[in-house]
Amino acid sequence: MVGARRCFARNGFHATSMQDILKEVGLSAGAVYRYFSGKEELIEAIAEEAFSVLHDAFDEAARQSPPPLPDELLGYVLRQCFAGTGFDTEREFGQLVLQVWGETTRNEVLGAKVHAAVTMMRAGWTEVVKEYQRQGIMPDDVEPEYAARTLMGCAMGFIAQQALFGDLEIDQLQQGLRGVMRMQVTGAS
Amino acid sequence: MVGARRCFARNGFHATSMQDILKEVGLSAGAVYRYFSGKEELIEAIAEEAFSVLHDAFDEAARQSPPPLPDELLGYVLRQCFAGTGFDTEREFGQLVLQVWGETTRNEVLGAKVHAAVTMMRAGWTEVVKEYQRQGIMPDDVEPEYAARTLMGCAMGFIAQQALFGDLEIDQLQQGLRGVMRMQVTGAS
DNA sequence: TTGTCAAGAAGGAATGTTCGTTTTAGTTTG
DNA sequence: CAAACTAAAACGAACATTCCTTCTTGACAA
Repeated sequence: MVGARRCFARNGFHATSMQDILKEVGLSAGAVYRYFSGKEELIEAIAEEAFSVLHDAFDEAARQSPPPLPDELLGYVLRQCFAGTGFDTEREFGQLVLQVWGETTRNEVLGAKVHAAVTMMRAGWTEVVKEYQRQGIMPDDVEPEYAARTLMGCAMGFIAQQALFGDLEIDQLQQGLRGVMRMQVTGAS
Repeated sequence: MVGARRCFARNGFHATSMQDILKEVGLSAGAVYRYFSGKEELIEAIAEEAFSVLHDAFDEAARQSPPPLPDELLGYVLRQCFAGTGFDTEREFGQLVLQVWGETTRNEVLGAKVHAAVTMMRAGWTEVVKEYQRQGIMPDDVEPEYAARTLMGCAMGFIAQQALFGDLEIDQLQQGLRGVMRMQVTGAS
């Protein structure tokens, strides 16, 4: 399973052959097909595992009370993701997530699950933003859901950058985000 | 070419067969192979086209003087991307970009190009942040490159969300980002 | 202790299919 | 006439999957 993950992260779901995986995990075809009915099932299993790491991290972060400021919140999410479950590197996790997002277009079953999960995640983060507003930290004229999507997008963008380069530290995102949060803009732009 | 793009966006590079493309574009094998030596070349051509839309948008946005505030900057980038070159929908563009990012791991040639391009883009955006600091809009104790990466990540995250759901408006990101920019935080968190 | 046996696990060659690509000969189009 | 294209067949390679064999294990009886 961990070997299949490595293969998929490296080469993508559909450019990875079963033989690639068999070689990586050092098993024969018969052994693998005892546990998975086929490649599609293996893909779904690994995609759902990776996505649930994402899901749990976002959900758990939003449940903190009182909610930490955005920089802490994103730092928490990302650290949780990468600490998740035994990925070799942070980059590998990002690469796999990228594959999962791509697969979402193709696989309707996976797509429905991701859609439902993200809707839930978004609701949690929207509540966080509302709490910011209650505390007077975030201006009231901002639609909470939009701010929530923006913050989630920020985290997603970090994961994408991590996948592409692997040379990005969470502290750097936090510092950058703090900079944006503390900008001296009065009205809007 | 536009047909191949549609196929790749829908099913990914490697789950799309040549036959799929031939059917979509209504050409025979002989016609396509007159212009592309093979599938790999077709993939690279379309990947580079999609990525160059991204690249041009980011670069052009950073060259504006004086630089607009982040919300305007990101709005400009994303509108430029989606207006780019004849994609059917904004979502289709996002899906293709996701595929390109995923392919970057696999294809070293493409990976090197993307890496070089992003390094350039990052430099331009870092200059924008330095200009913010010169104008006293952005606090000085923030490493400009980190803030640049954060903003770029925010745009990348929007594209990813667009690919996954297609139900996101650029104005919403802008409003959300404005909210983050105007948060009432004094020190840090 | 030793031998037996059943069942689960893994091996690995074989299978049929699909894929990317090439080739051929004929057809349209400017 | 020439360039571009079609249609269809054919190719080997690569692929996912199957099927039968072999190995391992643990319970149990002699």
